[in-house]
Amino acid sequence: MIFGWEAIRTEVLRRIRSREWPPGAIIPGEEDLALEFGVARATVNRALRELATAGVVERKRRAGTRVAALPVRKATLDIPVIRQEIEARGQAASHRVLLQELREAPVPVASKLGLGAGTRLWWIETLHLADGAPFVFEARWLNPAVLPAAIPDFAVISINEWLVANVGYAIGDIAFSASGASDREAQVLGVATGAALFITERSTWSADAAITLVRLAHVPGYRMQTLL
Amino acid sequence: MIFGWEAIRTEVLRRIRSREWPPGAIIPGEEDLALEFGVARATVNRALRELATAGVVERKRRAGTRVAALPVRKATLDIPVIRQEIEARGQAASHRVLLQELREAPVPVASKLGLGAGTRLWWIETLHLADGAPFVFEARWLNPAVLPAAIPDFAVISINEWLVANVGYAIGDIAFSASGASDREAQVLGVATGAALFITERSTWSADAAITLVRLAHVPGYRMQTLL
DNA sequence: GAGTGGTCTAGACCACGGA
DNA sequence: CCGTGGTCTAGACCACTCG
Repeated sequence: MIFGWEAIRTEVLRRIRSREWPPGAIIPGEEDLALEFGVARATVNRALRELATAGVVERKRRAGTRVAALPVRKATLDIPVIRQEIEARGQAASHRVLLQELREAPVPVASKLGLGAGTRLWWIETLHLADGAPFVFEARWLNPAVLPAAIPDFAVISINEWLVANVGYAIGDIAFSASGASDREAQVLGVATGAALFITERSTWSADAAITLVRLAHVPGYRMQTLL
Repeated sequence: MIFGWEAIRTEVLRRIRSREWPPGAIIPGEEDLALEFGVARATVNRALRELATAGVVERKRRAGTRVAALPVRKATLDIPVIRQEIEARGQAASHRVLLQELREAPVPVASKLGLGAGTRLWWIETLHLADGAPFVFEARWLNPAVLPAAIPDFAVISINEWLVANVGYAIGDIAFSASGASDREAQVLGVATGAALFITERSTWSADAAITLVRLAHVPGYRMQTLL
């Protein structure tokens, strides 16, 4: 007898890994497995649903559940607030606002945020430090239209944390890439121009309007890691 | 009346985004919400569990469910087989095996794979092409001990797809970083030495032994993207 | 049309951990 | 201690899609 949906997930995974159920094969239906394992169908369903979310099996009504032939593995990355990320390394987090001014948004930025050309946005450059050493250079466009009346002194509270608390949750997208350090990035991070930097770009939206567009340039050697 | 766990998830998200339930606040218990929405508690549970998985709320027994104050957003990345990734762009996928030989594993590789120093492993370099242009340079260590008797001609079937079909599913980890192109990478990808490359590194394990360690160097401009 | 997974319900017991 | 979420059950209906 097998107890619990996690045990069932593990057992199914074992049969897949042992090639008892090879890639592309159809596995028994929920009813059959429930009978075999001595549990309710809902419990089997929970286990198989988790495996489908992880990309290990594919499920279709009427067609049944099959082991993925060419698995599109799903890796889940944690995207923490920078301060938490630094503190999780056991280092002291701090940040310095290098520049904060209203600027006309360049055409690519305006179009990406769905704003008219020439809209004036906040442009804010922040350097985040770990134990006093440069860690991430943050360059951000921020839409004043979505902000509450007064914005605070970002030297005290980081933009990101203030946004979370005052503008609310939002949808958006995130992209990762590699890019050679610009002169500005090189100067701020203390590396050579052209050095390979890991870049994170996020755009964030509230229900109706664009909130912010941010580019994080990580210091060389930065890795983003997760289990499969 | 609200129907279905997805509708409930959406409604809860709306209340969070509208700051009706601000960051850090405790939201009503499952019993209360089930009553309000006119559904069974299990349905509310399903909705809140999904939001917890996404990092939007934090749930603890006895303490209840609260809106995450500093949200660790979870981004789910699809890690497809390279051929699928290329074909998904509407391009023609092909690959060339540049080098395949048995080599003594260097110490860092052997230790990372948990093998004795001096173990002989396959070293395989493959260039993946999209519409005939370099797309990814794959450099891989492969443990002969875990392979079935004969290995095929990797010029015909890609290593990855063959591994999936013949060695089985496995666990492992994956890491993303940025790195300047080595001379070899630059030559193969047709870029300048030192150009910023997006690097994916995976290690893969079966139940008992290390299978493979692979480094993918993506052509400049490569982006990995997902919704939040 | 019929078989499969997707979801919902009403009830129950349990484990965790804050008060 | 005891309220909350975590899970399980037995049964039901539905939606999708393949044959």
